[in-house]
Amino acid sequence: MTAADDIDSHDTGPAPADSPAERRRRKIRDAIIEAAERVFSNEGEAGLSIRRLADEVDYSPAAIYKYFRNKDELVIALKDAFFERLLAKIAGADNCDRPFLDRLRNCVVVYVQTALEHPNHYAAAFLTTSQSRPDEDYDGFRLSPSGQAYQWLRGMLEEGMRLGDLAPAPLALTTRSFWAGIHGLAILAIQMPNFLQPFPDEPTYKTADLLDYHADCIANGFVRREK
Amino acid sequence: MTAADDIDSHDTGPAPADSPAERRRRKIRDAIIEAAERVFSNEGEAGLSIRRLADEVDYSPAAIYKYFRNKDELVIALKDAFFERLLAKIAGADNCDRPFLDRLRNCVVVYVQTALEHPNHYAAAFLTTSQSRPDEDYDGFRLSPSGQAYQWLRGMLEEGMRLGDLAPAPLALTTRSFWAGIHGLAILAIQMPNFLQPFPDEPTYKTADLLDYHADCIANGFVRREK
DNA sequence: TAGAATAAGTGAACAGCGTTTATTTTTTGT
DNA sequence: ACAAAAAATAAACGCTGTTCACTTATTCTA
Repeated sequence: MTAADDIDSHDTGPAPADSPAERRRRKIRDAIIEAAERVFSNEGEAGLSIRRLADEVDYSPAAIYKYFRNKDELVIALKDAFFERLLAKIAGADNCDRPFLDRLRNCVVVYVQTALEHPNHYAAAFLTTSQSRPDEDYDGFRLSPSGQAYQWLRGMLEEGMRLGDLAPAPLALTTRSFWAGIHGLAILAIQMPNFLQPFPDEPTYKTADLLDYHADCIANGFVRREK
Repeated sequence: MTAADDIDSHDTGPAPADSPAERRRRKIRDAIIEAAERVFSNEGEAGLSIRRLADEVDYSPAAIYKYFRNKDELVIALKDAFFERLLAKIAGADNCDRPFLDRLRNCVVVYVQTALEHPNHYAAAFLTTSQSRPDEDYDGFRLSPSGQAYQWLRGMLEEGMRLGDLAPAPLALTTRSFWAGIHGLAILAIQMPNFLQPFPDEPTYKTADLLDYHADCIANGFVRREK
């Protein structure tokens, strides 16, 4: 079960535990999400309108509101589902038993790669409207996919310090700074057209080279230096 | 003269070089920009509508279109003007004769600080719609404020390599990676509420501490290490 | 200075948006 | 079969960016 299912299923009245009615309802809800996912992937949030969505699933626009409180909630569902896939992908990429710094670098690359594969999702995940506020709803944040990603990264960096591979520093600072380094490349590549491509007066290079180089530099910045 | 003046003054017919008419026209145009700037600063692009803008400058909505081709062009004007201020601020901060790495770190801090002082401007500057495409219009990009920022950073990093303070590497990669590192913190702090604040289970710290730490780590990642 | 040309400004409309309300249709439970 | 409840809808509200025909004001020329 995805976090999305928890967060946005706003029951209309007391729904029976599991009835044909409820199964049918879920089916329609999933169809809406699937259509939204399709449109969103191709055209982003701008191309995703309630009216169009209703058209694609053969319902009236108003019907959508029986399944989602509003558009924001629907987009959050897409966003959270993606973030969960991202998290799973990174955790999967980290399952090998290589040296810590190799694992760390690999995570950076996988993170950015996944973001680039779903640019609209990734970009939408970081727009202010759809974020929960930690100080007002800290548990909500901690349990959300992005909150879990943060905690996961913090755990990894803590391990690096424990192993002596990373320079000791306050984790609150280190995690934010490291995350910023990763996020920066992903979001810049997504939101700035041709950021990835070399300019006419620059020698060519492969995107993978930039990812590797960036992962190197970031990791380097946090590495413990023996005197 | 700002780049904004060049880019978006779409003359309606052959305007005389400098007549009372043209001066009056510029005045109105500036009033529009000023009102837009005011609304935009406080409420971002979402709060800035043509109708509201027209209301604030006591014109009809259609009148705005005599001065700007469309809303995008107006926002680009705001964006470019901001980016120019940002660039000037960084260049100013770099005018001291301290060691290279100190200067570099200082630039990072000033960059992020300025972004945080004008969050709506900075965030808007990196939305896909308003960016020119380097490969289709490279000169346009190179002369644009963001293009100049890129070239400025590249020049600075090149200097660092020449001085032997930074590890030699392809400038195309280094500049992108470094920029991503800076941009990441700025945009994350802006777009993710309470990213800057420590979470309830984390020890407190000052924002300035995070900026300094981040600048340290980024610079560290590119530093040349003597064996 | 009168009249034509040009620019500035406007009201009304178009097509789209998210969302709500009252109403109708369908399904469920008795 | 009938009443209660849920699902679905048509129509509207208020908002958006933008365009077009039209009027008003200014500028230039004869």
